[in-house]
Amino acid sequence: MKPNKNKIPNCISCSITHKTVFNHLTPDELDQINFEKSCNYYKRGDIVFHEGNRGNGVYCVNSGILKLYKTGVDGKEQIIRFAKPGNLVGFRSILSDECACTTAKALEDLVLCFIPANLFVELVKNNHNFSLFLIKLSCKELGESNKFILDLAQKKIRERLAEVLLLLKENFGLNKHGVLQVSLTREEIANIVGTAKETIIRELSEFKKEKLIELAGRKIKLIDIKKLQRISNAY
Amino acid sequence: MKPNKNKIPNCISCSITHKTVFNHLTPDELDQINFEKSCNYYKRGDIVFHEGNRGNGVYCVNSGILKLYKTGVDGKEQIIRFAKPGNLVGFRSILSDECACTTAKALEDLVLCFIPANLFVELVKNNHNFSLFLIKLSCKELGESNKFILDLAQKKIRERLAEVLLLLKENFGLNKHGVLQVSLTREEIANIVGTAKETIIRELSEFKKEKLIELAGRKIKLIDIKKLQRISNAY
DNA sequence: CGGCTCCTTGATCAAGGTCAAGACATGTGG
DNA sequence: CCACATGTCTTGACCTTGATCAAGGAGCCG
Repeated sequence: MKPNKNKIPNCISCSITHKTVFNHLTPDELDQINFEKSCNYYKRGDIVFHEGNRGNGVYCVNSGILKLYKTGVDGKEQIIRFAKPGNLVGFRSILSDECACTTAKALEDLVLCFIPANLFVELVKNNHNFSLFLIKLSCKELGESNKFILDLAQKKIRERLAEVLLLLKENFGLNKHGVLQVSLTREEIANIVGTAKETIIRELSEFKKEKLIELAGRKIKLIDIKKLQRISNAY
Repeated sequence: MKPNKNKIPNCISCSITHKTVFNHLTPDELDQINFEKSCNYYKRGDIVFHEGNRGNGVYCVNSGILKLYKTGVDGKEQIIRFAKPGNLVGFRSILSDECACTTAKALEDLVLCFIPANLFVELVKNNHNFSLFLIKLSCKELGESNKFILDLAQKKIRERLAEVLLLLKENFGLNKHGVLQVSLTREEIANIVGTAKETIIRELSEFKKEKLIELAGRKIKLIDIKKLQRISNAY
């Protein structure tokens, strides 16, 4: 389903189908974005922006999945979150007036809409509902990050992996066979959980042995969700 | 320096001496806060609010230090951040419309001003500068939390401890002898770094042996900051 | 003084990181 | 079609890090 490059998605229909933040704009403001935005196509592996660089706008995911990660001293990635259609990316650094603290890379082929910083900031300044919603959004993300700090500091890898599998389910859903609707390498899973890929491989096959999941290449089928929840210790 | 309970601090002078978020309010709005706020005294160890509870307002630290932590399944604390005079606490849950995700406990004797949720939300809704500043604040905290996720996932305890010592220095400063201006138990330091108290004790005495710090009870004197920075691998 | 809490140290052990080697799948060009 | 290269996955062996348990010491307070 390669998107047609010539067909720029319309923010109005997109904000309805995907429930974007732009739901909170007036029709006039949406028109303005529609007019000023640009729209780009990225292939799997392309980098959208790089940590440490000053962003000059925000991105709204139209199709595909974006991976946001930080890079450690030895070059190892730590995945912070994913963005899927309708999600806004890059606003943190724009609004806090800092450099991007994560790198954004296309996990799949991707269509992104780009909204220049000055327009975005203008909208935030002028539209209360919009800025309130953004506060809500960043406060929510903050809550999630803080939760993950606790997990990393105190939980074992087995628990964290169970939690990550369930999180991926929440985020991307299962297909009719119960298979996670996202394709990650073992190394990427390791970079979410915060461990080595070998450890993930071992733990996954342990889960498989315990009949909690089934594995077929990158396809992960969740069998016993209840038990995964119990293992994850997340409430 | 036990504060006089009868003397309620004035927001105007407080926002000047401490640079609180209320700097961004109009004089009228500040008056309103001054009028509606209440002010309370807490002893070391008192709990201000508990994670999981729905907050009914925000707190502004007037004097003393507040410790914000999350509690793990086995009851172990993970310290998320500290709040010192001028800092605002409890706004995350109010603005994201969630329950408090941390517990707030007095690290020292404390004076807090309490602003009811409805007044606070009203101000956020009506005053652009104020809401913009709050977005900035939460985005900044989000950046810090994400950075700490990377640290926890990838750094060794030695590196994290060095980083935490430097962070405490940034946050609370050194006295004229180079001693950190905050008194934490070994266990509390462990609960920031995300490890066991015994490990912190060993690592601190290792630092001491290497002449990076000096120890006298809870007083920690930073000797070789350059080297601590190098160890911390934080840039 | 006894009873706190906190600090320190040693011994032990398990979790998980690292290294190495091979398997498997995929795509490429000759 | 094969030979080869590349990237991912898997497994085994080994060793480091840091958690845990246990015991004793130091300081403080009623």
